[in-house]
Amino acid sequence: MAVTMRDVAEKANVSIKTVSRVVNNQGEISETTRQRVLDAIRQLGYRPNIVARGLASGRTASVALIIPQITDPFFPELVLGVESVAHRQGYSVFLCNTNEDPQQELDYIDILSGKQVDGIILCGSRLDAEQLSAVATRHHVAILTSRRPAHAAVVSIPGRTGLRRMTSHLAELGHRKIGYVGLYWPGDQERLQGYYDGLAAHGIGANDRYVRMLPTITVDLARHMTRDLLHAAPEITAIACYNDLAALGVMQAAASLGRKAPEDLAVVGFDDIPLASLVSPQLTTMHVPKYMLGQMVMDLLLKVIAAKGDYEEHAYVELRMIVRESCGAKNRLPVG
Amino acid sequence: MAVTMRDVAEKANVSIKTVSRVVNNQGEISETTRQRVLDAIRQLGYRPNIVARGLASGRTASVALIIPQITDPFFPELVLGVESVAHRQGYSVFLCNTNEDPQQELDYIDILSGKQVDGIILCGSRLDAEQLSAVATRHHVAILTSRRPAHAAVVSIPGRTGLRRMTSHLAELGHRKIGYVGLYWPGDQERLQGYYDGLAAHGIGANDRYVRMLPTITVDLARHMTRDLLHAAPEITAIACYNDLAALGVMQAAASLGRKAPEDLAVVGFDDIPLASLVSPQLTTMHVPKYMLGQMVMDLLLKVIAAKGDYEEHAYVELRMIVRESCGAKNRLPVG
DNA sequence: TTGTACGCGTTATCAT
DNA sequence: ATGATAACGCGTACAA
Repeated sequence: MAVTMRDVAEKANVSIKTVSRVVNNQGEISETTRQRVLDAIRQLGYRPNIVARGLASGRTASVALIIPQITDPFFPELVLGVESVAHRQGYSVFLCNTNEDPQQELDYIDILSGKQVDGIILCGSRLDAEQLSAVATRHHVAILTSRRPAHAAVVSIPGRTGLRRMTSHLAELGHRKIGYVGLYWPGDQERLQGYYDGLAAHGIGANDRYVRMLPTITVDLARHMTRDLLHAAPEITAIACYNDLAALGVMQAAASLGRKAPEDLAVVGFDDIPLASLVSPQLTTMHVPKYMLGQMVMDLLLKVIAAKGDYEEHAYVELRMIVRESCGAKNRLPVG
Repeated sequence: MAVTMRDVAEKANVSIKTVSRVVNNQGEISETTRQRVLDAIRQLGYRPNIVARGLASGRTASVALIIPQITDPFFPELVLGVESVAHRQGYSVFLCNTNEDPQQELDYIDILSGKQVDGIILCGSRLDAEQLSAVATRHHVAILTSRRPAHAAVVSIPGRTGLRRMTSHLAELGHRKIGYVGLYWPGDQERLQGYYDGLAAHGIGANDRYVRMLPTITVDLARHMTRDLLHAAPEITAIACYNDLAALGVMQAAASLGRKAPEDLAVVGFDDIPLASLVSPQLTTMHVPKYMLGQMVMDLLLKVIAAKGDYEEHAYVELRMIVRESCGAKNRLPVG
């Protein structure tokens, strides 16, 4: 089998405990025995067994990262951010895709707490605030969500502020008939509210006919719904979107109706996924620092772990508007 | 602390072993005691400690998935494929980004074998065939690579065949001056060879001036190099690419030089990443079933684990050409 | 069908 | 500064 501490101890003529001390740099040890142990370790090629350490110490140096879908272009960067700080701190990360299913989410929490992970990160959870709260009391958890679970460590994207700014941008370009293509998600209408805020800030009345809410956001669905929207209300000159994927669908719908963005329809997205700058016209959008977001939640989780679960905080990430082509600002078009 | 088998055993008035038997569905147990134990488990909310089980049994029900970069659009789907079969078989997966650094790769292998993972999946490894071979003898490993490590379980993408077919496609559309934008990767010129194969199959002589090899593939780099290429050899009418990201850069370069794809320059990619059908013109490319690929490597790893490392196989995934817009086939343009 | 006792590799509590 | 020994929670011979 693998070489253990006992083997090292025998080879170095010391006790197991001494080996343990050397491996973990703890306690005072004479330099000579220290070197002797180190030599034995090197010669035998000893590697500590983290599982055994986990059983004895209760710490596994592993965390779980639970996300809805790694194929959603929002998440890869975030995952990378989480992993970077995790790795730097000696943690490994279990990746768990819930497929946007709350039950799978719960299942994963169960399974991984059984594997004694030191902490769990929940991103874009489909659980409601109460469930999240409950999970947070039972486990060491950091959450990325727009909900407001009580007594938890959470970081949020200020979606309401963000969409107010994007909508205002459109209004300031002269648009008055501004539509919205969003996500219908019970218990979270942050971004929709931001859209309304933006309209109100410019004295534009809200019009339900200008709004389409999708059960889930895909480019195809956004395209279909937007075709419908533009048929029902062709007077719309601009559309704000829940995110970039929706914005892409909106632009495709416009193109299919012979309306060119941004001249015939201004479009703004949200998130600034990699695609946003690769499509034509390039998407004006709200940049969400996804990598940093990942770092933030992992940092948060570290605090929760250090405080043995007794840590609360609600942080917000900063947004930055990226004006590209799809909104028409670059051409300063007068809009009727 | 958490509730253990002992607690359950006491509550149910049985021995620990009996509880163990119930939990693992092994051995004959009278239905009455079985129910008694099950009740106790439910009442106490007992969850087996996988770490302890791992120490005792040597199996942790965890595997490591090592990839170069989750932000590379090729990988999210693959990761999902791996996770789907892993999860179905009761395994959790550690995600490890090596940042394309062979040293980090080796480090991760070390760390995770220390965590006693039952197996390791290596994708797009930056290690050479010999190193891979060495890793495979020391650990339970399944590899996705175009290299040919000895005595290992590997699945490959037939890149040479694939690029031959893409290049042939261009030749069959009438192109004779066909360029190639590829990746320079010591020890693997599969796709470049396929490009040459395609030319040869149509009696077209190879011309080094038509080839650009990038040290790493990014859209920006591909754009720059392609501008250079098209300046040096403006007579080129078509370009085959190592992958879709490169193809994107090629199309951008063409556009920036006033050459419209596909009319003024036919372009074909490889991989069929999600972007391929979202950009305009849509990319003609070789579809690589990434989700299935993930399932294949994980299946392979399961075999390796079951065989205790004594398992070799070299599987190939099937490719499918997707003709979209960027190659010009749809318009049947005569090319001079 | 069920139970006893030991081992897995490490940490942690005492001593010395 | 170093060592003996008991946990940690579960699997597994071997018994009964």
